[in-house]
Amino acid sequence: MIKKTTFPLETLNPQQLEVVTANPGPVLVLAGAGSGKTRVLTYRIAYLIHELGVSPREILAMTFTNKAASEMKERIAKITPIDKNLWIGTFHSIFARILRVEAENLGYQPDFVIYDSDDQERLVKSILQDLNFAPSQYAPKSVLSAISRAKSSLILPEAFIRSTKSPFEEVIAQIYPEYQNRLKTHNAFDFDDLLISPIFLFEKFPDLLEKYQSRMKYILVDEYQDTNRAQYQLIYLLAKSHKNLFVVGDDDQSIYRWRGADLRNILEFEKDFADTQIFRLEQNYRSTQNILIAANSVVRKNLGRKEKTLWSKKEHGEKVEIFEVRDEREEGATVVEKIQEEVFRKKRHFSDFVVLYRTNAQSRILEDSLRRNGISYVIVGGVRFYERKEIKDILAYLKLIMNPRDEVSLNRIINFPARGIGDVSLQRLQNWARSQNLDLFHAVQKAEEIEEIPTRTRQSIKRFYQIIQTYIGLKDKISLNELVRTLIDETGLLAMYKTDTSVEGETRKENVQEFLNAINDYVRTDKETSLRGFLEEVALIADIDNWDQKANAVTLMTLHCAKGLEFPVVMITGLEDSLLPISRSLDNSEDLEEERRLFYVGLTRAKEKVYLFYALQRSFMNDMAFRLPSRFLDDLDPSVVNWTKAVIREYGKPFQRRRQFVAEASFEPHPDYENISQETSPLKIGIMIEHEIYGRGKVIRIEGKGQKQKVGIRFDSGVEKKFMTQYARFTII
DNA sequence: CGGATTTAACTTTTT
DNA sequence: GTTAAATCCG
Repeated sequence: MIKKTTFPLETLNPQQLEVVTANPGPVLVLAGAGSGKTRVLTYRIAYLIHELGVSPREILAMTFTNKAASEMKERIAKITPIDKNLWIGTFHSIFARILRVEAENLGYQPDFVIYDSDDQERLVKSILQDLNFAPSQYAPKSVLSAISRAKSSLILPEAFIRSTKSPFEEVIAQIYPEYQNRLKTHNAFDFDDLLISPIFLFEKFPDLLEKYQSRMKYILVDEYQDTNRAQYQLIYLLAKSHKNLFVVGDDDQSIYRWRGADLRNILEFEKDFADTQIFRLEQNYRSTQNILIAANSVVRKNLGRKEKTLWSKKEHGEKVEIFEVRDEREEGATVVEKIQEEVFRKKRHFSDFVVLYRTNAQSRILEDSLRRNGISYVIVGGVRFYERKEIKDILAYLKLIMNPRDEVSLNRIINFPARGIGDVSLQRLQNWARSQNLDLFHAVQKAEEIEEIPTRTRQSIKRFYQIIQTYIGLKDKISLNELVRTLIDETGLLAMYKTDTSVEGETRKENVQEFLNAINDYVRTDKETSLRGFLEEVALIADIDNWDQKANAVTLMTLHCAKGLEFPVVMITGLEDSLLPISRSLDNSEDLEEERRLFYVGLTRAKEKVYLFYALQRSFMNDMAFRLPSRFLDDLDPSVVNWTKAVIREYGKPFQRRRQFVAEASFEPHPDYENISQETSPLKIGIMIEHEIYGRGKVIRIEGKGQKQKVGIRFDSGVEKKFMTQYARFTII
């Protein structure tokens, strides 16, 4: 049965070889950053097939991004002929596919839609409204995250209701069950459902569990430290009969606790699976000594971790450079400067660089700097393409056509483009539907019977219904291409974008065009070209999945996004307290440790060189505020760090421009710092002023700072005006 | 009552 | 800088 080795096992180091050739059964691999995690996984799969004679169709490998999955496929293809039956994908896509097949067992129809966070929020909003909660008091976002946390921890509505501890949770306890009800009546799953519904399915139908257990006899999991309880339970159910479970993870790189990732999954693995073989991979092949020393010195400060030491045979390399800059503008300029230096001196390519940040909002100013200096860049993340409004509008039509029970999509588009169905009519329509015990789409169908709605509006609703109904009939008859093209024409969307000549209108048009191209690509490259397949792909795609490192461009992304990647040069920006670590983590030691791990993940992406940046002041939400350097910087081993401080200005004088380059790099003048320092402004909300023209008035609003400060005043005459403080002609009285 | 225009609020990280 | 909500206007 044992065949001769047909793939190069000898390229593995002894520890890796031990892991790859471990006996089947439960295996836990604790793999440090850069220790060859993906390599071990791919070789393990090849080993199973070639040495142990396992059929590829009995192997299931799960990753966190589609990109990681396709990369793994690619790498397996290099060492062994790839087999179509080999099942590699993300947790979400794999179980979405299983749910398509088994939906009816759970009371869903196979044409279910997948709600993204925007859809979820709309659903929560409408529930808040119907249950008479003020959306101002209960932010849909926080309601949603509470529900999501419960779901990913496998706490069902009934259990949640029994365990409420705060008034807020009491409210959630009312919303959560209704949220689940509506998902089901809308024939929709949210992201969490894609993981927990299969658990219910398997618990309810043991024969189905057996079916999938025998289909998935060898299960491999990547990034195991980021699995949540639901994912663990899924893996556990599927693997408990054969116990051929091979997981790879690193507790130091766990950065998704906020999404329900639970380190207990690593710590309790041995308990749930007896005779677990545990391996450690501690040799790093990626980074220089100095980078590793820096990274280790940071993560060592965490208390809740398994002790381990990464080591490397590489040379020491250059030191980690820290730059103190004046503000985010100078940060951008310095990033550009350092990139140009590296390109010039070391003959690097733009694609050698990644610029990392904690929040997506930080990217814009960096983009500006790069663009002005003619450096091409690609940005990963931020507002995802398929989440743009104009794209989501078209998708909502498509989702409704596939699944008319999707009321979130229906509500979104029934009056978009505007067709004379306003809020009031829509509310009446909804009330009528409820009184008749109909779902919204059927109410739309029968809108002519609703007397409370004006005839004109009834006609509009009818026309809307006819459009949707037409395309429901067409969806299996014409190609996806034709369907979408005629749809945006007939609905008036196309005409609307065509006549919009504003700047935003232009980018909308471009995005719609790009969307049409994406459909072309999909129809051309995928074997399955159904509406259903397309919508599913779109729902589960991540921005990183489309990222191509080969392009000659600097990459910009969040620290979270960078997990699993590597670059010759890594630049981490915004290393300031309350940004990294983020302010919300400061009063919670567990959150703070996660922030530190995030920094660690960033550092360990680097092969050769790390640049770190922090600003003395940074504007945030229209507010300029002074900043303290990140406390994590003090954790760095000083022997591997070069720290360059900004020139300290004298009190009352404007900052010296630190480098000529900065002045050239920015088109806009820097704010006048002298003004800011004097501006413990006498203007306060509520004080009275006298204006040269308008007379006496009261300050009712102050926005911004420095030269950009605006002040809102309500005059005794009753009129309200807004002025730029610096130009306004009034005196305080 | 619906549409258009103005105003306000919002930014942690993502499948 | 973006988008939903509030307000105004026909």
